[in-house]
Amino acid sequence: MSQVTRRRTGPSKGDRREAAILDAARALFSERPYESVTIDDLAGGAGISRTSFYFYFPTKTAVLTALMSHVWDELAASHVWFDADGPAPELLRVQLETSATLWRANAGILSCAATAVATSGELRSFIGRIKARYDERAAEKIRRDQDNGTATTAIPAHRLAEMISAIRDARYGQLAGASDAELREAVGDLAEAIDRLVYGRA
Amino acid sequence: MSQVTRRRTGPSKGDRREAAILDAARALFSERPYESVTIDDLAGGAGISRTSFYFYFPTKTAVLTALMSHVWDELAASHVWFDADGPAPELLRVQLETSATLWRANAGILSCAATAVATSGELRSFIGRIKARYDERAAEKIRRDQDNGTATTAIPAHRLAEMISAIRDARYGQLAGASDAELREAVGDLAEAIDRLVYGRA
DNA sequence: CACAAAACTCGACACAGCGTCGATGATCAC
DNA sequence: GTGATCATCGACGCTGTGTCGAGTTTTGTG
Repeated sequence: MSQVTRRRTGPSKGDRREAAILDAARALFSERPYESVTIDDLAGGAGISRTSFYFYFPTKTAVLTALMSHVWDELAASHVWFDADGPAPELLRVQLETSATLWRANAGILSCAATAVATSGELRSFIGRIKARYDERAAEKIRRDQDNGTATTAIPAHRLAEMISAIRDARYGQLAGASDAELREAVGDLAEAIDRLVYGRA
Repeated sequence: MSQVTRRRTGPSKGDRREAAILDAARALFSERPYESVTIDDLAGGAGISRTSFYFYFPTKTAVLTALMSHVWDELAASHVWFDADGPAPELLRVQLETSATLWRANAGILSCAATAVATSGELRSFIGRIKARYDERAAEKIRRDQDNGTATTAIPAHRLAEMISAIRDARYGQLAGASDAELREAVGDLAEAIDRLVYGRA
């Protein structure tokens, strides 16, 4: 009990500022297009001057990268279908539904990231790694099912995984502000497309 | 014969300058990332000062839009499959092959355009219209085949058309500097994917 | 071929956003 | 309380964009 009375240090001022910048970024990137948000806006939103921003982050994209990394962690937890064998339609639906919900909740950040990869090599390689890891997990699942004979496709597993990613990105990219019904519709379309691509006609 | 000796006026100086800007742009956009090309580069490449550039085009993206419009005209001529009924695998292959070749030949411009839509509303809406028209043609073909019973998909035709576009963009986006073999591979993968999505297992 | 209108050119200017530097103020550890 | 580290900010310089207006060149027409 010797330490009980001692006030815990808690997060330092700097930590709180950094969090404030991230909060401001989350808000701004959610409601405005990426390029229209300046470093000045970010700093202002966190209650510091533009120059002070540089004490915490080297660039605007570094902030976005931090945000993306958090979103990705959440997303990565939803990949239950990848661990199953065969079509596993219920698990596929679950995976698609949770990821779609996450996508919708973070639509602003994700679309800013899609924009910013064009300009920032740092973010591009970060997202490249994320996607590669995702595609690799999907490809492994497909390869497994090709081996056990459930998957009927002649397309190489990694190409097919890329295709599925492309469809998902395109469809989920329209999810900003979508209703639950629209979300379920997107999930249904995606589930059918994946089933057809990997396992052939139902 | 009265006019024979009279020198034809030909394109005015301004027309030639405009063409020179477009030529310079084609070259620069083909070998450098979009944002790294400045208006100064474009003007310099056409042999005029930066300010004179503005006499011909209001923005950098206006030049890219002009370039894209030309590429699109070529691309639009390759859509033979859309006019056929049923799977028509040979026509599908022809369409995919010509469009893949065109894509590879204009890879620089197309990837610059993909970059620039993020920043330019003008280009975004131009490309939006282009894509919408393409998707509409694809959707009509799918709808026709749903009506005549060859297409088995339950996915709404326009959604399916969007998916096909997404796959095509993703796959052809890797085609810069690809060999003929790689190109054929891409076409094969795409053909199978489309066949599976629309008509079910072969 | 003269000459006015139009087509075209460019230097000077103003501006937005980024990034650096160094001087200064706040905080913490002992 | 004091030295070291943490944090803040104003001043500065840079790059790229876009406008203005004063010039020059080209072109059609009499």
